Amino acid sequence: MDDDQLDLVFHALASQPRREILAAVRGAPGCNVNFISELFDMSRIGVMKHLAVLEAANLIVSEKVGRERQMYFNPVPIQQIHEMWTDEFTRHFSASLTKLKRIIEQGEDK
Amino acid sequence: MDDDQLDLVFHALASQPRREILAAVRGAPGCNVNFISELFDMSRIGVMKHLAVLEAANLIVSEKVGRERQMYFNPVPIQQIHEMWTDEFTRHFSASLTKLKRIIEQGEDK
DNA sequence: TCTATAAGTAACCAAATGGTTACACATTGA
DNA sequence: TCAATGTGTAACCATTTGGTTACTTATAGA
Repeated sequence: MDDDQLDLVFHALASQPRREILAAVRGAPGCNVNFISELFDMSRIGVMKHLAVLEAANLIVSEKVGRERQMYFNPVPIQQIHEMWTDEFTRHFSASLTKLKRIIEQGEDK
Repeated sequence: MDDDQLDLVFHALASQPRREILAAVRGAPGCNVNFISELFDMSRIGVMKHLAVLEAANLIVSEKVGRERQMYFNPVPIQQIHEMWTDEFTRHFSASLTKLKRIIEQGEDK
């Protein structure tokens, strides 16, 4: 996941309405734009703009079926960030262990 | 972590320069504003604005020591989101298991 | 004490964001 | 075929964002 994609994903998640829209899509796989917009106190176009942000971030994927746009939650970006952070915490923990060993060894040298 | 805080954290992370500034602070605990701003091709005030965003999101904490502002990385918000996502993946996995059990039981009923 | 250094504040400005309404186009189903 | 339904585009606008320069205040050290 490159930096541009990270920008898009974090930005998409940086708005409560958008997180709620994402949750709604996740809870109703294959739902359409109207279904989602009825859940929110916002114009349909407003909702569509949020959906566009989520889709640009690859957090949802959609498919035109006739006159409907069916939308699906895509778990991958969040999972990738989660793994990235998991790796980072692990690495940081290892670095702390290495530091601790060094301190202990210095203690034994004296 | 409430929704306002989530907004702040994700927004703070939604900019490559800001992620790089955060990494720089993390790599140099106790560093000052000038140290950070020398690392970037941006005015000091520009960097300060980014630092303010990171601090509002609680991703860094700082402390005025004389004329210096010493800054530290705060790992907590990212860890909290990481846990939140871990919980969610686990719950989702459990829900999938429950669903799978139900399908199997229906298969046995027939 | 005075100069250098570190940070803070204010103002400015272009671009981006996040909403709105109005209108248009495409598909569905009676 | 035509009305209903679903979506898309365009335009608008207020606010926010992300940078800049100019100036000020506070602290450190010679």
